[in-house]
Amino acid sequence: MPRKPNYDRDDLIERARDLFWRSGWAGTSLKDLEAGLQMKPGSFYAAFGSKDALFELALERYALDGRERLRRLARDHGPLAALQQFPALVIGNKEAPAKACMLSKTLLELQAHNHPLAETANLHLLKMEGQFSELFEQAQSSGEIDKSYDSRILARRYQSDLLGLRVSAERNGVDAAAIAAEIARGLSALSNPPLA
Amino acid sequence: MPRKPNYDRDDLIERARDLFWRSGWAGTSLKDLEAGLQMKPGSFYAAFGSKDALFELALERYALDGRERLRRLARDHGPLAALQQFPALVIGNKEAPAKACMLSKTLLELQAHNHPLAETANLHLLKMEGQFSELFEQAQSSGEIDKSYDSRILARRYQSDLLGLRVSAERNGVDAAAIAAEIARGLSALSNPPLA
DNA sequence: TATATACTTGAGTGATCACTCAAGAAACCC
DNA sequence: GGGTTTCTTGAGTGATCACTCAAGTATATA
Repeated sequence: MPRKPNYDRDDLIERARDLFWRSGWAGTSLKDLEAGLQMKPGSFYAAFGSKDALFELALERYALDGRERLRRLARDHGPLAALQQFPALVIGNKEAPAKACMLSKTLLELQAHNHPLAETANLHLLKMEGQFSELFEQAQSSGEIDKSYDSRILARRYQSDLLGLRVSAERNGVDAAAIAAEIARGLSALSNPPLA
Repeated sequence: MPRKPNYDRDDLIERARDLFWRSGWAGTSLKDLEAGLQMKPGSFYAAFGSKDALFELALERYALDGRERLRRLARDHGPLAALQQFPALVIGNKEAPAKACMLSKTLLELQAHNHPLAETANLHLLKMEGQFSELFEQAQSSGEIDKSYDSRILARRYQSDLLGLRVSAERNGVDAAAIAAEIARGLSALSNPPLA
């Protein structure tokens, strides 16, 4: 009986993610979405309910993709190499609508207004941090990283540096690839126990 | 002949800086500014011309204050100690309207639209980076940091890590003070020449 | 005190915001 | 092909956006 929608929902979410990632929450108007998704307001609201609801789907999609990219990197090159290559990979992606992390952009934009999407972004960041921690732990098990480190502390610092790198990569005139290389080199030093 | 304005312009800019710093460019409406500065639209536009013009003044004020705080820290404790204490100082300021750097928030929000204020923020970040570089250089001259490092590279990395720290400090459930301490500890290792 | 010169007021501007909904079109089952 | 159901259309909603301006008010000099 029913009529099928003539769009691919996943594809729409992906396009919305790119728009939101690039321009942010307030910076992406419904006109932008209508143009980017080729949808009239009626269809849009029938499909997603609200701008915020779509933004949440976009965030989820963004976070999922990030974790999947890291997971594949670890599978193909091992945990330490994955952590070392991930920063350069992330800022080197030419197709990405922005260099900075969408989760951090969302957090910085919406945190002050206590917008629920800020906490959603924070939760996705937490998941990512957990994945980093797992990889650090695996690298310790395999002997690539000294066991006297706390993997959660390493992950916390790694994520912070990664967020900084991605902010820096958004700037003009900053050699972000060089910073990424330094982060990778720093991880190599973890094969030895801490100096202090 | 003329009538004096019944406000302190510097005080208004400071209050505007806090509003913009906290809520961002799009997130701060003219109603917010009217309420925060206790000005009617007419006075506001007579005094500042536009929202963007005031934002630029606020950015300038923000950057000036940051450089002044670092300068004082260096004067009182020396270049290396200043660089070590600065991260903790910045995220520990309870009165600040946000933990994250206003320059990076502006950059992330407006860069995608090629808004002139994004480039203004980038220029202020460059100045700050230059100040970091000078302090690293002074620390090398005084022997606190090994002379085989390039002060500009150290500054670039330091600023990137600092930006990351300040994004992390904006999050709930992240011990940013611990990250700041790690950054400070990392600088201590620079008294020795690089490992590789 | 008179007058000139700002500054202050606040209702009002058109534009854009996210969003709605009634009507028409398309795809499914029988 | 008829009937049902969903999707699509696009003009239109009130709210809010940054901003304007004519009128009123306060302060300076003469």
